[in-house]
Amino acid sequence: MLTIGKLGEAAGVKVPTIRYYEQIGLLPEAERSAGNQRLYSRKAMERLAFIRHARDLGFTLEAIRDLLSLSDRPDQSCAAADAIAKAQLAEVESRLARLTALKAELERMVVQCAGGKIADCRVIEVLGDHSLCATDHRHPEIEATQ
Amino acid sequence: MLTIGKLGEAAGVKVPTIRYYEQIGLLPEAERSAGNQRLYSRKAMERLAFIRHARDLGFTLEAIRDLLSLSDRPDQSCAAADAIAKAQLAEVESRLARLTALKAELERMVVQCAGGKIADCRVIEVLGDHSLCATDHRHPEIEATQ
DNA sequence: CCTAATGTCTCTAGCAACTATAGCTTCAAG
DNA sequence: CTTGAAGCTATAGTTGCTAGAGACATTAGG
Repeated sequence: MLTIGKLGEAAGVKVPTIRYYEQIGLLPEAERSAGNQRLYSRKAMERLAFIRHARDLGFTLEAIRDLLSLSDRPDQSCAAADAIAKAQLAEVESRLARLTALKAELERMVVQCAGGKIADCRVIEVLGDHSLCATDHRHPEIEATQ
Repeated sequence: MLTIGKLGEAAGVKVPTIRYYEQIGLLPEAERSAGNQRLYSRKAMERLAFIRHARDLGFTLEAIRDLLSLSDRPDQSCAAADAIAKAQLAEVESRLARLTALKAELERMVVQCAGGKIADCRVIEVLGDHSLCATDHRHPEIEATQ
């Protein structure tokens, strides 16, 4: 049995995050020691590793919750799990496309300003330039900084 | 002079977001009409477009705050603005690299599961598989116990 | 001119997914 | 047996918005 600290170390997850996962029901309530401290089995550790890995892959906690509830019923068809993964892949591909465009624009604006003044600065200029802006008014999801 | 709704429409920013930007000091306090409604000049509109564009490029509000304070003093060297953009570019490149790796892994796990059961599902399998995990946070002594 | 339908106002609370703080208790090493 | 690390709970803060309530302002139609 592992204490929460050891579990966190083993799975690469911070201690408060583990308690948070328990709080939101992603992890079951942990067993407790005589002194009320959480104790974890190897199984709990695997569940946490699964979560952690999925988070690294960009899955939301909601998607992970679905995946976990699926994996708790291994007799069912895996179509649902597949759908979740496919949606995730589509999302990643869209993010990739936007980031690639973005990188091009950033490269365009990063220029060596050997002592130049801001009035002539391309960084400011590009950001203020409306004509370079895709003029549709959709609100693209700006991904959260991880 | 534009009302907040027209401004939002013109800049592609939602009304509550504009008020939020004012609240956190990214936009100056707007002039008010006789009936206490916010009124915006073309200049304010440009500032908002600048913010919106920078947000689209993934800049944080803090970075934008810096860029705006720089652009308010156009006589200074543009080195600082350049540094912000460069940091942003590095961040974008790192995100791109991670997303690309991620996409490969997702593609690996998305397989046609023609009626397969979850017990054999690659999605669950890959997410649970520790050996496929790129970022290894485990400590050697813990790993040895497996 | 009146009314109804929008639009705007402030304020508060909520979202994801944590992270940090305060003030305790428990545990393991020396 | 003592000390310091690690654990506990509870609450509040973070980023960048978004949504709701209830009241006032403005505008278009009749």
